[in-house]
Amino acid sequence: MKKQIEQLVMTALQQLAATGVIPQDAVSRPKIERTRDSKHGDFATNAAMVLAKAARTNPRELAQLLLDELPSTDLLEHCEIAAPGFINFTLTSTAYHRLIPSILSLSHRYGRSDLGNGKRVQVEFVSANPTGPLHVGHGRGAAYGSVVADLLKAVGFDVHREYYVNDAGRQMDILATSIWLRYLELCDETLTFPANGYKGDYVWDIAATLHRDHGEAYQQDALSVFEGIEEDEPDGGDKEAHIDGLIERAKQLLGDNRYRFVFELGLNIILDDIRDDLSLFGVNYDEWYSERSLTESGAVNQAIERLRNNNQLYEKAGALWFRSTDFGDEKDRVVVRDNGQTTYFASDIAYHMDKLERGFDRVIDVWGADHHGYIPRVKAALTALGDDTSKLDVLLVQFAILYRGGEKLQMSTRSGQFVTLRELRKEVGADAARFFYVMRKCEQHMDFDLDLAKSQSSDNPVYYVQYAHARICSVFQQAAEQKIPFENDPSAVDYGRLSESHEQALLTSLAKYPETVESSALSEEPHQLTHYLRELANDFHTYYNTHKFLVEDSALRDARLQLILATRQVLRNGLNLLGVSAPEKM
RNA sequence: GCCCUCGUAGCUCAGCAGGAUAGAGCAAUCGCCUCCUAAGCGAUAGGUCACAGGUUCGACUCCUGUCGAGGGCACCA
Repeated sequence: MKKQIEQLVMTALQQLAATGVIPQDAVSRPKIERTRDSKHGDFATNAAMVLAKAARTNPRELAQLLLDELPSTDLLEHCEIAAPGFINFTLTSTAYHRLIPSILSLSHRYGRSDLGNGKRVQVEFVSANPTGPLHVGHGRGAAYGSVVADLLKAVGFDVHREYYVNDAGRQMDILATSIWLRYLELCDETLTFPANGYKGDYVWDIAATLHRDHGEAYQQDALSVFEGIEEDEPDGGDKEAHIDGLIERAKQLLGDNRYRFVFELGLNIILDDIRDDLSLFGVNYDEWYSERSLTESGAVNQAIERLRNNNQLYEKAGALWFRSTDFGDEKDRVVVRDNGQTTYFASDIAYHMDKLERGFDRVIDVWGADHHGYIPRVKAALTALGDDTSKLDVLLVQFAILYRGGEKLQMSTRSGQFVTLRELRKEVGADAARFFYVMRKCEQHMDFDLDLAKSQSSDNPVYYVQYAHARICSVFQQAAEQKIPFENDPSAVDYGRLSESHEQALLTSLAKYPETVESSALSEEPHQLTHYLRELANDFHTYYNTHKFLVEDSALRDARLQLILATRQVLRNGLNLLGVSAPEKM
């Protein structure tokens, strides 16, 4: 509907430009807004106010000229000029009545568009290190990323979802070593577990698997493992050096093959768990991209060579540095360490280079807010390589701060003290968790009150919206049970019977759906959709409480039933975009 | 110290590229089920949009500064 008004105003503007009232270059897509107050009609535009200066006239006069050029249409009941120069448009009731059969025939396609024109967009999200199960902090990125991807797809983009698997690097070595040490304990070795090791129960589980399947084949004397290793932190040593020493010792005592086996075992078990977890959360990927594959394919070295050829690298203190300060970063960054290992940053350069080379028109990274310092250096690298950084958008998701019993919870994968996404899902359900996560702007710090989310009370708006859907289903259930007939063809119904203000309110909300989806998608703000659905559900509940649908008057009954069928369709479409189910019964 | 994000009702948050009297939900008070699911609806009350300047026809929205909250500033990933 908004689109249609926009077209009309655009035509009028072009007319004005053609007759020289306003300069040709002042013509642009007019801003059409929903009015806040129904006294001002359905839509309003400030076009006359914006263009008054260029036209060397006052806004009200220009508004009148614009109205004179407006093409005739049966959409508009009337148009009027208000206060400082707004033009208010009031739609005809037939414009609204046409909406119902239109929604019902479009069905699940209502709200979708081809705005994106099939442009290829990659959305990378979650990408948590496979060193432990996902926790509730990752949940927000998962819900947000997948909904953004769905929204973009709904408005016509060709979306590719990707998870970047950090399957190389020191953190993974720490995990492998942690598993091995727990395994040694299962072999009845006595040892003090390193302060910096992964202490979660899942490490015991993986160790137990190793022990069950391979007996003592990986056993070593604990004394020989710890002999000569630097002291751990509480004992006056350095915990980082301690764990690094243990990693080296593990590699040395187990040998390449056996070490690799433990490493892979941990990686695969955890990655499977993450995959399973996300899939049960309704989050699926087109691709799981391995960091290690970048090293193995030579892509990392290639990226470094490209930087070297562009004269962006220099050596200092045995390490190879990238001049990121030349491109706005705070300081230069190491790409190859003095021990010859490439850094995580080097992989990331290669990864982003690869993303752009794969031909995406747009690349979206959804990162935790703690990575924000990382953006300038990635963009710096891409600029240095001569790539187009405007194709890259980084969306930062703030952490969810967890509360339980009014108290803040601290989380750390390392210490094993965390609430997993799996636990959250089991306690509050995937529907509530997803809706809850996506209800807030991503850059907004979020308080996630576990007790509240678990309470399953009406505080949680997901139930409110789902309930509206279930209620509509129930009405048709009743109609069937009581054998109440109704017209099945939406275009054969007289919508002139819908004269109640509640019905008009509902129709207006239904008309807003495509605008909401478009706006949510283009601004990457799923919360707009959750707020919309809440309002739509509210319109329905109000209507439900005031008027009966299964009335004696069959023409009125038909009109009302088609209206709530259309409402059900929109509720379904919206919930579906959020990855939340639309139950028929509650 | 520098850099991000945020600061709107008692609490949790909206406010759509600045636009017409600041909006919801919880919580509070008061009403509504012989009637399609009360996981619902209605009503009342509650705000100097952190503070101070600036930009203009007009600022919660843009700019600057101050104060406050969270996060980030590794040869970690």
